[in-house]
Amino acid sequence: MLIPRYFFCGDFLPFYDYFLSCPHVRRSFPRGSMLWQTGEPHSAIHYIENGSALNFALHESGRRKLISFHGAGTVFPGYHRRDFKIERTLATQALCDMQVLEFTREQFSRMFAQNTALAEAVVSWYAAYVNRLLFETVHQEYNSSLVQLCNLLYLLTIAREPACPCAEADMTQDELAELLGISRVQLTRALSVLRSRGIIATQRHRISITNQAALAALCSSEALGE
Amino acid sequence: MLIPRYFFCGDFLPFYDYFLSCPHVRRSFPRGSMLWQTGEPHSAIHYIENGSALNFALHESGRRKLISFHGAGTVFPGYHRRDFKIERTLATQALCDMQVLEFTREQFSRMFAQNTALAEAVVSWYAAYVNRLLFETVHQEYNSSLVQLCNLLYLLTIAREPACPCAEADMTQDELAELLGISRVQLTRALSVLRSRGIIATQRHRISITNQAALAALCSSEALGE
DNA sequence: CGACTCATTGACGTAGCTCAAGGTATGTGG
DNA sequence: CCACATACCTTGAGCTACGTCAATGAGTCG
Repeated sequence: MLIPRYFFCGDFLPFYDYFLSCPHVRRSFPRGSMLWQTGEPHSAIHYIENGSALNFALHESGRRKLISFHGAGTVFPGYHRRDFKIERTLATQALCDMQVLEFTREQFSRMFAQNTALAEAVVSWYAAYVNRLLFETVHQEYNSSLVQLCNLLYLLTIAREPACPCAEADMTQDELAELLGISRVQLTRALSVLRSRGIIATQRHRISITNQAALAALCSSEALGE
Repeated sequence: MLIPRYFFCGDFLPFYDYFLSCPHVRRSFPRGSMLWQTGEPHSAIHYIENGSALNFALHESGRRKLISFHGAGTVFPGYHRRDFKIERTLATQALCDMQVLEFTREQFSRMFAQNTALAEAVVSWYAAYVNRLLFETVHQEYNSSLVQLCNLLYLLTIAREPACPCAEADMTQDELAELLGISRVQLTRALSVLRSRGIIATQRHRISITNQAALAALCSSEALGE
């Protein structure tokens, strides 16, 4: 049974050759640059050849909410043909140098119509994305920040797909807090609880799990595989 | 520009005749019965001919989270072919007597492959569903319960698609609270603030908006159309 | 070495939760 | 048509998790 993913990669790997055979533009984005700017409607669709990107939203209060990571072999943003207001608050930023194949909506639409397997893959991708969002909306919302953190650490490290890079939690505590939607201070407090119990070790830019079983024991069931 | 929807209906109306021409089973569900039980993987896909259903999740803490409503002319749940653990916590219940066309995943898969316009509609539906979830995850989460309530009332009443039934907010305050993920008590307090400002009137099972402009003024920008 | 970013901890305020008591519609059986 | 039960709604009191503000420490880089 599938559990939520924060890091998407490889979903569209089987279509790489097909993508190359279709009209596209190859582009590269240096680390830190924006693939998709806040305020813009989404129009370009990218197949990521290598590198990875961060997708986040800006709330009018000024807070930043991290949503998902997208790495090699996947497509982002998901193909569709509508114009949602919320998408104007979204942005995608390269976490390292990236190489992508860029398609317009129209180009992607043609591929979608032509290649049924690709259409199925788009739907599968959406289902996984919905699942990640449902996890937060119907599940994490009711958990304490400590349990939220445990679930996140579990999903990002122990349960992560082996193909995905983004080892352990090699992000700043700011980023972890923005991913959970809690304050940096509250995150530090939860981390120090886990540290005092010998479950994790914290270094700068990195959290290592030292006791997987104890971490899993603190997670809520929806985060655990079985 | 599209704003979030809690009530889905009519998305698949153009495919009604097509659906009828494909293998299916016609079923009816009496009010209160379950189209999809908690604990079950989702397998049956329903095109709703008439009536409407409520989709919700049960958290292990015992709390119930309402997610969305699905009425005539739409398909629920969204077609896909994976098995997500979270879906075991979801359930769908008939809000009134319903008549549906039921498809298996395999049957829907064949239609999906055969009918490109249908595949596009599935993707459009997913995009709208993602948008509703993003609204909550990246937006409502940072609002106070009062603003959350204003946004919800606005989206359910003023901004609702004319085609959709589910007029004003004709639900119990329990249900509104479960939709927002706040406590019933907190909801009552927010309602009494709005009542004291002459923005709404509360009756049993129903909330009527008496001052639309004042309500809109309290909403955050993402909930408003323009 | 200074300047930065990142991490930690304490003090304090507050939004929203739980618990609890009561009030008011709606429905049902006698 | 009344008595009673059962939703549903309202309000108060107290608690707590988490947010903000602020000060300090600890790696990292030019």
